Amino acid sequence: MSSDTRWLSTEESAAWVRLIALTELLPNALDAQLLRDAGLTHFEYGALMALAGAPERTMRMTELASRTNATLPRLSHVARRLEERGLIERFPCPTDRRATNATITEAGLDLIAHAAPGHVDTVRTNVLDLLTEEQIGQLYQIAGAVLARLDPDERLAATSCQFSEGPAVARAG
Amino acid sequence: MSSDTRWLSTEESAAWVRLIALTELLPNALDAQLLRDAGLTHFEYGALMALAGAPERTMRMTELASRTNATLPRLSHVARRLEERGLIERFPCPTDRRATNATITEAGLDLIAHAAPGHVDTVRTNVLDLLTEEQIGQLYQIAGAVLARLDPDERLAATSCQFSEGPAVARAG
DNA sequence: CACAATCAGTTGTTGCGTCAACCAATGCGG
DNA sequence: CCGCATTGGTTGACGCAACAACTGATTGTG
Repeated sequence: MSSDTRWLSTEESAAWVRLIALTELLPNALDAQLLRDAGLTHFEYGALMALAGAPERTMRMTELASRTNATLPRLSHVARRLEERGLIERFPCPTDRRATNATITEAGLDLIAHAAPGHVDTVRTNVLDLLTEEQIGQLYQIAGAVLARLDPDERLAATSCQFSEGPAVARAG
Repeated sequence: MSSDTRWLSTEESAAWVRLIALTELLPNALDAQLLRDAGLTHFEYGALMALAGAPERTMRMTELASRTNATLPRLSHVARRLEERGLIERFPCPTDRRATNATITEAGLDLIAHAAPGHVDTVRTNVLDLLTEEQIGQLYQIAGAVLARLDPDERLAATSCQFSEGPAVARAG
């Protein structure tokens, strides 16, 4: 029963409360927009984007799960739903018959190409355009410090959803 | 099909990817620790803390829902479970017979008093202690700017979970 | 005072994520 | 070449959140 807990200072508490509020509200806002405009959850969108940016537009289930911070069962369920909608296809990996490869279909590419502008707009109006250039850099540093502990292997740091050059779609057709 | 979408710059994309990773991983980490050590989700913990800090340790369901960013149905389900565990009690409001008041019980106070140190420790080791004092201030500002849009009424800004002076528990019994 | 509209809260249904169990394939030690 | 642990992936069951529908109380309006 060590009573040596370091309680939070006023400043710490205030920042923490806001961070928690952010983590509650932001995912909701992203899901709401994507679901309304494209029928996709933010997670599904991220998975499709990851596939779209992969070589051959194909990725092993395990790697995709790692990149999207999903458990394998979760990804399996999601992949089944996406496959039923014709947005991805799954087929056994030729070199390792345990493994499964997932590929985004043309319909999937079309969908995210159609969804990307609205999503980027949501990202801008809800977050990025509300911050100064300096604050965006600070956010990068702060989130990086925290992720060094929460995600030491930088699994999520890699692809996730790249917007820099557009949806990475359109070409490669 | 307006092609005037402003795609994200390299810096914006990097910061965004990290923010998303944070919103994915942090709630999970908080839930995991609280669930393991106290059998509470982070949401349940927040709700109990809100009640503990309220006058008379009592709050209207609607207000509690607003403070915790819950829909009323969600809070109703959670409250039923917490009541079954003896952590809160519900009784009709005497002045408005539509309304229901929720009160945290002694058992509930004991539980959060027991859970608070571990939770605060998690908050410190996973976030606050990884940041400089300056960065904590920056985080406060950044989150504030975003919340001004996501939570314009500052519903969550208020109580949520106060740690500044300890769990606000312990006495008033 | 009657009646409509609104508010507070609960309940049932659906969908998604987690966990545990399971099957198939690989690789490794003998 | 035969066990046997490990890896890759799927499936089913359970828990929680969102949504819709519903009850009961209150307010507003004529």
